[in-house]
Amino acid sequence: MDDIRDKKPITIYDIAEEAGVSAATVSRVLTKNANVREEKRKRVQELVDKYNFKPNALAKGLSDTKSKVIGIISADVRNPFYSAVYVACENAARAMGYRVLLCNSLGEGEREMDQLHMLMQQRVDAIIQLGGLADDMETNAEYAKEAGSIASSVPMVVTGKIDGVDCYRVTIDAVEAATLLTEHLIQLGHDRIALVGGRMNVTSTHEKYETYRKILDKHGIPFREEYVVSGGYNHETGYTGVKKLLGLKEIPTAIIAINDFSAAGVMRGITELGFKVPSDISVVSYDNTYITDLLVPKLTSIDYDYEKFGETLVKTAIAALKGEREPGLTPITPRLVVRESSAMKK
Amino acid sequence: MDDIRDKKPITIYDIAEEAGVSAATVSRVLTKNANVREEKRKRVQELVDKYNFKPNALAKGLSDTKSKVIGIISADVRNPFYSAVYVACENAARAMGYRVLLCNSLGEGEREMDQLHMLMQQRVDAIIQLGGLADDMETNAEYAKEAGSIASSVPMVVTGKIDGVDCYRVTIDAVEAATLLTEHLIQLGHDRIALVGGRMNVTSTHEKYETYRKILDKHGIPFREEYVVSGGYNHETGYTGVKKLLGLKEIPTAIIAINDFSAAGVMRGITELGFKVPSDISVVSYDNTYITDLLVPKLTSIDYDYEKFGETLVKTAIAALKGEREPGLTPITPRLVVRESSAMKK
DNA sequence: GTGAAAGCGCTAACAA
DNA sequence: TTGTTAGCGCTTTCAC
Repeated sequence: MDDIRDKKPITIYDIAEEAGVSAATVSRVLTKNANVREEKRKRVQELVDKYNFKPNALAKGLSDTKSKVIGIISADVRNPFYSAVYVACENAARAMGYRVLLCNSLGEGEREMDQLHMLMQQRVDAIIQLGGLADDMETNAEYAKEAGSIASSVPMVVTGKIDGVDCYRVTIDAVEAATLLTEHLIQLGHDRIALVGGRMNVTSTHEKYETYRKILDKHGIPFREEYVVSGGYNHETGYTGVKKLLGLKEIPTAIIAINDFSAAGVMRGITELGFKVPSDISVVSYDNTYITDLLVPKLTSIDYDYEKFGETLVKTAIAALKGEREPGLTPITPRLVVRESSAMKK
Repeated sequence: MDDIRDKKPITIYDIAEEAGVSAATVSRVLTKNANVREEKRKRVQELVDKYNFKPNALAKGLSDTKSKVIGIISADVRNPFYSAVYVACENAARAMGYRVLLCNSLGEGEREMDQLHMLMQQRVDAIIQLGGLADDMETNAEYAKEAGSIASSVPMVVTGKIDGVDCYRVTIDAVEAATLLTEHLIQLGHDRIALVGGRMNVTSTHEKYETYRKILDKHGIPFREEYVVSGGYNHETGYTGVKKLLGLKEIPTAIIAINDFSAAGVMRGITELGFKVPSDISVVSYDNTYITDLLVPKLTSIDYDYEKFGETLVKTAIAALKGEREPGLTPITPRLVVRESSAMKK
């Protein structure tokens, strides 16, 4: 077809010249926020279409100091929880005329701060941070300092919290989530309920554990230290965790996994040891990713309405950058989705 | 901490003034491509560190017409295949001093072209397209036109092909992949091998099917029309597909699913109908995503070395934008990972 | 080695 | 309504 590269892109001046108007006029028809005589407008528009002209977003951003890009830092999009939130954000942003620049911190704090800087450098209009350092119970001091300084020049929306920094927070109601799951199992007659996975220094995990204790208490069910096996958030965690639980003299009849991944590990462990889900042991978890559908039996899990979650994040970011909203907390309400992995205690 | 927003970012001029040098000099120490008297260099560097100064990437991009951003269009990062490739790309890009702008086309051709334009508008230095329209056997004419015009001004790397456009291609060797799987099963003694999932108008799928026939042929195994159930690429596809297969008078003893998702559906179907994997029926698939580990039994699958895949994509893009490489095909060699879901025919 | 000045492509304030 | 002009923040000749 064409020969390779280097056809340098057409500019607003080229259009202006050919249309016999000034660059400003072209800009006016492009941005639509000023009146232009219909005749000229039409002439310009035709050239724009003819050349399929796309104004240079860098120049535009430089000029009006708005990039129309929202930076997103996610812990890891390979995790279906984050990818679901991310795609929802992208969709919402797109609908509101924004683009999205994604970075994955992959669990490295240093990298995360690095990326905050890169996003600043790219002059994103706002930053949304999914998980990562803002998930910690006690905010890393260095991070708090960085984030504080960044949040003072560009709105920052996090799914967790940053101690000492008054930023925008869109956070899943972990207490409600844990309540739903624990009550669900208790209503099914379970009173030997175990917890698998998650790190206690992560706020949401901690809240889930606390809530679990509280709910047990409320129902007069004794809390057993040995029924709590923390760890990570992956398949392996669930697998090793359940092996430990099933080695107890009195094994649990229901297990709450910290997410769908660890639930998969839990289910594998149960199967390997010759038990059945849910007839012998019920398994439930948080996040309601597509993994719930892949497992046999299908997994009962906690959903967050990802579309809405993403939309809330983006709307908060955009309202913030327009100065229309004060920093503060917007909760995301979870919902229980019952599938095949939880059943009445025999 | 600070009060909200609007602390307008520090510029190269602020640094210059405070250091008592010209902006040009600051630029020189920042870019390192000119000599500056050590004394001044040090003075400037100190200010840069003190203020944690980050040069405006938009201005830089405008000025030298290089954004150092690579645009990536993926079909859907929620699919673990794409997210794995994406993250690998991001890592590789980062290592080479580039950032990455992600878009998801979510299977909509129109949206995909839209995103091509947005990326142009953002003046990305190159575009990597994962899946999507470039996967089709017969390139959509409108897309070919768009892509051709875009590829003439910015290097475009695709994982498929675009008829009539001589672009950069980094493509999985589907023939080899299908060969590995089919031979694997035949070596395990299977001769009733079925295929589930995938659309025939997708190049890689088509190649896999063709190769399957060829390999059967080579081993003198008759091809049976009824053993091929095409469809989509998800869990449902596998589930409905296997139900059909297991309704045949002579059921297959091995099934090749088009990806891990559909394999999950296949395995569910097999389980529900009272058969066992792999003792009754072997199941294998393509992509080797983490899903292979979640299923019971763990899935035998085809891996692509995602790190290398991503790196190849990015290196190709960067070599291309530097004019160091001609358009052409770079194959990605697949590898068989045997797990628990495939076994000798009884 | 270093500063002045032009330019990257666009927007917006100001005149006309 | 429209053109002129002055930036936005950085890089890069071009002189000195």
